[in-house]
Amino acid sequence: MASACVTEHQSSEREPLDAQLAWRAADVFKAFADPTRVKIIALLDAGELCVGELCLTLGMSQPAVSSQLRLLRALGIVTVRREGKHAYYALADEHVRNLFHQGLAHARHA
Amino acid sequence: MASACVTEHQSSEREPLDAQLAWRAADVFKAFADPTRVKIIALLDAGELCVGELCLTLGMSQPAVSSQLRLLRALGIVTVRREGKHAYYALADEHVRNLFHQGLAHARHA
DNA sequence: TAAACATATAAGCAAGCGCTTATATGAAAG
DNA sequence: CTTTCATATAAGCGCTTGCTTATATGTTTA
Repeated sequence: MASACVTEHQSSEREPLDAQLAWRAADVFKAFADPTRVKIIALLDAGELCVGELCLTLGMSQPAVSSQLRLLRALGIVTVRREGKHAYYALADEHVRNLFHQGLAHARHA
Repeated sequence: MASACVTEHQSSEREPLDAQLAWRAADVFKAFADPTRVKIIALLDAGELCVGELCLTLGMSQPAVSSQLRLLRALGIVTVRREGKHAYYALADEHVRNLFHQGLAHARHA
């Protein structure tokens, strides 16, 4: 495996991040790491919407939107509220909202 | 494409996020969306390191680390400082650092 | 009950990603 | 110049991902 630069440095001065934590952090960011999901989150940022409204606004098929919502739900980014035939999705909490805004701001400048 | 829920809602009350911005935002988050890159960023969060030190600490091959660094560099997450035979990598700015910390905090709690 | 509607899920496929092995570049030491 | 060392890049492969088409679930209306 690793073979470079071995001689010069004493053994690991820094500890790598706990593997499980690294996975969880990566999963959180992965939720925002797709343009479709970014658009969905941006729309929900203005308030809850049902699946059909998301499909119309995004111009995307219902299964495509539904499966992204399923993923966002599994990662705790959005919540569902079912009312009759409709399922209304919303951002889960302020933490999610802040993280999204911060990433979006970075994208705007760069 | 979209066919659901059409009758009930008037035409697009909300505008979808600009496509190019959505892509750029997704790319920013994509930089943090892999456990290896999360570990690299966490190590660089404590100060600059050269490639060999990263390989040793992570226990990963040099090409694997190098290509992740290449990606992070392309996305503006890290910077390089070359000194002799070594290449020292560091986080690009405070904005990046804050975004990372916020995502990590969310991962810790959840 | 049957029909219509909103949403969820399944199967399949093309594209992207992260690693590996092998090789190239480029600087320092001999 | 030649060798050695640190890093970069290339090619290839297995795995994941995001869409599509087709179907299932569940709720409302007739």
